[in-house]
Amino acid sequence: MTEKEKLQLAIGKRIKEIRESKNIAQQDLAAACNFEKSNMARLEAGKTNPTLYTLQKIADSLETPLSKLVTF
Amino acid sequence: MTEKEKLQLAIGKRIKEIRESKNIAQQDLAAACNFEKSNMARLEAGKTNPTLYTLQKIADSLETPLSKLVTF
DNA sequence: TCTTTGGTTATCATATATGATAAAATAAGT
DNA sequence: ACTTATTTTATCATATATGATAACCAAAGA
Repeated sequence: MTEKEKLQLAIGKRIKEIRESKNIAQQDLAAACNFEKSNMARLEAGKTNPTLYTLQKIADSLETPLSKLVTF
Repeated sequence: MTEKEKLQLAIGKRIKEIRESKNIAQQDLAAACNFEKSNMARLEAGKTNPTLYTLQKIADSLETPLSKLVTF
C-alpha cells in the first residue's frame, strides 16, 4: 500500500463521512458537484487522486471549508 | 477567468507565500518533493490544477499541514 | 565580463483524472 | 417475491497533470 493509495482512501473516507453526517445521498452530492454518481463512488472508494478543483467542488457542495475536508 | 483558474492561482500564491516565509528556494522545494524546478514554477504560476497527492507532498516538504496550505 | 543562483517558459511523452454510459450489486421497504 | 432507491463496478474516450529536458531571463557577485 503506497502513501498515495493511503491518501486516496483517507480523502474518500472523509468525504463519505461528511456526506453521511449531512444525510446526503451519494448521487445527490454528485449532482450538486455536476458529476456522475459513478464518479463520486469512485472517489469515495479511494480509487482516484482527485485534483484541487474537484475537491473544492465537493467542499462547496458539502458546505464545508476545503481545509476541513482535507483534515485526516 | 474561470473559478478553476482562480483556484489555481490561489494555491500557487499560497505555496509561494509559505515557501518564501521559510526562505526555501523554489528549486530546493521542488527537490524535496522529488520533482523538477520547472514543474514547481508551473504550479506556483497557477498553470495547473494539482492533485491531492501533489499537494500533500508540498505540504510535507514545507512542514505545513495540508489544511493550512489550502486556506485561501 | 563571466559565473552562479533562482526563477521562468516551452515542449514532449506518459500516466491518470475526469466525463459518461451501462450494468450489477446491495439494501430497505412494501 | 417484488419494487425502489442507493451504491458499486467496469469500461471507454478525452482532457490534462505530471515527469523530464532544454533554453532562456534577471540579479548578484567575483
